Amino acid sequence: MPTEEKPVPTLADVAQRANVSTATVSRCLNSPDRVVGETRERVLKAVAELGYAPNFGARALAAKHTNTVGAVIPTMENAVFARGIQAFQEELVRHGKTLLIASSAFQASLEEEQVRALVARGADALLLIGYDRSDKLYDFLRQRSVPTLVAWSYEENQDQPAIGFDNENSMAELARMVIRAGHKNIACISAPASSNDRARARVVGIRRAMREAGLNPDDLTLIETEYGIENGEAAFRETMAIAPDTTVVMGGNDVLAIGALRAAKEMGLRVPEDISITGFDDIEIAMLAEPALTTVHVPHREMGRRAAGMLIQMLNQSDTPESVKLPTDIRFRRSLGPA
Amino acid sequence: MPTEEKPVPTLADVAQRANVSTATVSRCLNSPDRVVGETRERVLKAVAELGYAPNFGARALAAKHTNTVGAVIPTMENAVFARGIQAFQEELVRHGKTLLIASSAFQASLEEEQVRALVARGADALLLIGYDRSDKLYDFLRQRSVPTLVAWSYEENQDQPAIGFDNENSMAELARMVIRAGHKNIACISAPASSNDRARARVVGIRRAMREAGLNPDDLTLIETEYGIENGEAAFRETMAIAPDTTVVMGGNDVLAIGALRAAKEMGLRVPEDISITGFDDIEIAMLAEPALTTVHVPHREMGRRAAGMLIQMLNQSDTPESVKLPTDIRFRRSLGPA
DNA sequence: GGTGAAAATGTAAGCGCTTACATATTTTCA
DNA sequence: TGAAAATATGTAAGCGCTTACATTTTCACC
Repeated sequence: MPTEEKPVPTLADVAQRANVSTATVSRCLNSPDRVVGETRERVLKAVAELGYAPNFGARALAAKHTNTVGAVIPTMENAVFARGIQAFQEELVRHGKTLLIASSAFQASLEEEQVRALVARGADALLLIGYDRSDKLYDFLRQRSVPTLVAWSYEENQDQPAIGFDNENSMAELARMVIRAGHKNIACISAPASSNDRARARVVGIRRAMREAGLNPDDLTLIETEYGIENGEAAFRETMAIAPDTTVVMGGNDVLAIGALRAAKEMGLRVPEDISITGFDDIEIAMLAEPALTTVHVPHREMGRRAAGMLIQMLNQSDTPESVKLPTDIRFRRSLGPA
Repeated sequence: MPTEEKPVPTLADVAQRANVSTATVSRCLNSPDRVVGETRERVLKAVAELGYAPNFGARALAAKHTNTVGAVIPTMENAVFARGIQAFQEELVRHGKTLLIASSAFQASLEEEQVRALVARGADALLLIGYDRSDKLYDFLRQRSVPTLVAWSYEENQDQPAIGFDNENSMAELARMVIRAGHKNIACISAPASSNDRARARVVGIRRAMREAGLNPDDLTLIETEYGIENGEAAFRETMAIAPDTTVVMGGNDVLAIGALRAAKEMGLRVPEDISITGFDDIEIAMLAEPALTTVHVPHREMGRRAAGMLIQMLNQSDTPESVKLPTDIRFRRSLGPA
């Protein structure tokens, strides 16, 4: 709660100084073309001389919107989100909006809390990650009529507008490639699937590819663990303990895969000669790893940028845009070899 | 601008339903102990039944603060900032504040614009990176009495409160170690120094260590380039073209160093046998690189967390806290070898 | 039971802006 | 040249909340 030093000038001060009404000043600021050149200059001059800047609360109260967009993401420490959100924010400022941000640490209850907090803080619209959340929360958003866009996920037949990619198919595609390379004993290290539709879909994708290839999907060795390189390492060790015959470990994301890669090396396993490893996301470390990681490339920046555009459209036209499915592609690198 | 479906309930609606005055409802929400148990329950019941949530603009207007803190960082794609800001945000929510975020892409003019935008959006306080900015902007902040904290930098004799580390000394320390390893032909790939006091200080640190060791600081081969692995690669090639005798390349940050590392490998140079490389920041890829990168470890998370605490203190007590200098330490890894 | 202080609640005045509507001014065109 | 139309500006009513101050209720104590 800042303590005022000098009285901050108000609209009325500007009006008085420029010898016009407050309405004219307001118009000068919000729709300059509605006031004639000479007057406008006089007002703008007064604004500059006084160092006037509109009071946010007053403006929000009167105009019923804040020009602020909120986003709740699991964590910015995940490069995937950092990158997408960065692009999202850049596009937002281009349209005069600012970004209010909160993180859920992958916890549904925290996410709900944050969503409510952002709405209470006047977010005009919201970007949320994935579809998974309670109907109650969706109802709340609808009741407060806050346009909401789901990102990072795309599924047919969902009624939430979304921008994302097809996690299941992308992973199935990669799994097909893995199977084609001769692998039969497949393991997957996944992020916790509960309240994470992306993680879930990726596992489903692997299983589908297995079934298609005549393998038993139930034979998939599945370990769930939280995001983090160390967790990937531990999960890899566990995998090899449970299923020593494993010839390929598919990471649910690059970070987990990199962890697996490290653990493999520490255990004296050669990649890909002794064991293959794949990731998902194609963040920077995927290419930097030794050997470089075969992974699914996802256009995070583009998604962020376009998400901003869609949200702004929802705000302006207040119509629901078509969901968009962004293409992904597989980056084949050294970490995947023949069985 | 959301279009209302049903009229959103207001304080007055709650008051009427609970049969109390609006003042009482307001007190129930903001200082519950000022209203007696029975009344409070009645009010809270009405709040729940109506699904009432306070209007942000009205509250901000009347209370003269928004419980919102702003941060302007260069980019979230830099893991260093992503990590610090994540911790910053987490600590903020613990205190009931939300984070408004903007990015400057390392451009002073853009930063200024964003600072003004955040203030206009009602940020009660601001987190800014480094000291470098115009007096005009500092004046603006002072005039609007927005508490401002500088992060990622710490320098003696600055009057801005800050939390950060001593970039110059940390880098000097690393340079001493480099020199002790026998290196005399030193190159540095730095981020652009203009309007980046951290980059500048790091270079100064190297030069100081050189002087201390009887080397001519002017012999330092210095290349400036923007943040990015590719840029680090290009800069490394340039370095080796300009100064083929170079035995160690000190990166101004890990990302640039990793780029150098890649370029070295591509050029068939062995690290550290043919050339040594060091970084700064100790982000994840530093340890993952092959060979692992010798670098300066910086407690980004702690900085973010404590920055939030300091800002909140400034908001509450409206006193200026002592600046804090966080310790850094050197992580010696394989990328640095004898000359 | 009466008293005064403390506690609980109510009254109502803004906070600084936007905007519908009213009014004044300029432009257009027969 | 004058009336209608278009354009520019002014007036003033809120927007929904907080809070200083006023009023009422409670309660400890004699």
